[in-house]
Amino acid sequence: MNLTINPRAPLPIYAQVMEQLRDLILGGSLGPGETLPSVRQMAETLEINSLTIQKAYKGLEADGLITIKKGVGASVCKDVVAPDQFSRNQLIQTEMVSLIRKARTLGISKDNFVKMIEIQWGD
Amino acid sequence: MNLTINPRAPLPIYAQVMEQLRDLILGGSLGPGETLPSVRQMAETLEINSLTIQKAYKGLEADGLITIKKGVGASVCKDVVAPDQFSRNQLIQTEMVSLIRKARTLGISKDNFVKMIEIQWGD
DNA sequence: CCAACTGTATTATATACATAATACAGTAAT
DNA sequence: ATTACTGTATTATGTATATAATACAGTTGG
Repeated sequence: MNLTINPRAPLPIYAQVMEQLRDLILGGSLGPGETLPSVRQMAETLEINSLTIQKAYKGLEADGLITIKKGVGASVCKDVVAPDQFSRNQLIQTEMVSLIRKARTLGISKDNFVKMIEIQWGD
Repeated sequence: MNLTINPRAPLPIYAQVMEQLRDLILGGSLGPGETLPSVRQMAETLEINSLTIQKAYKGLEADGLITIKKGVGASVCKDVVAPDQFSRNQLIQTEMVSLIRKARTLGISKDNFVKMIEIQWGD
């Protein structure tokens, strides 16, 4: 699973969990029907409270990405479909615009910016 | 000045103000000695509480970017120096790495990603 | 059945953030 | 000095987040 949590980030922990699980599902790394770790197990792994995980799972359920059954656990909805390229692009557009705005404010050139991307992307 | 505040963003309002002012200063848009709007005036413009602005100003003062004088106001420190390209790049690297990680998780290709950058950058 | 796992509810505590209404303190121009 | 602007302090309220300790409820395999 390999989630990365930063308790001191501005984004609440439950939202960090939600975002990363959502991206894994929409990116296809977590396929339809795959089961998620139990709230207690996930909480122990990430060293956070189980209620925080539950809040994240509830949010994903409300978004229609996973189903939760008492006594059973949580799993990726069987009817989730991998979004097309356009929809995937939409999911990062807001953050990308924000980052570009910041770069321009700092006086970073487009060429320099793209070069940084190439390097950081690796491969 | 033209700051953009989103009260419902995960980043606290005072931190949003801090970040944008800092980028304007380090990017050279706010030069050494330039005065900032008073806390009350800035608060009215952005439609937020003046104590929130004060918290942002205090933070910038602690970072050595501005000086505050009671009865006078706040202004950009006269000894701030525009950072070189390397240091400016550092200021966006964390966010860039985070965005790239998200894009890869979503299955977005590097070429597609760079094309989005080119389009969003404009000009 | 029952033991061991699931999710869930309850109650309480602590912290960070933002707001409101006042009041106080320092500076500068008239 | 008075006026009008600065920053600052105080006290209070409300909301969101995260944690803790328990207890309850549903499912499944032995």
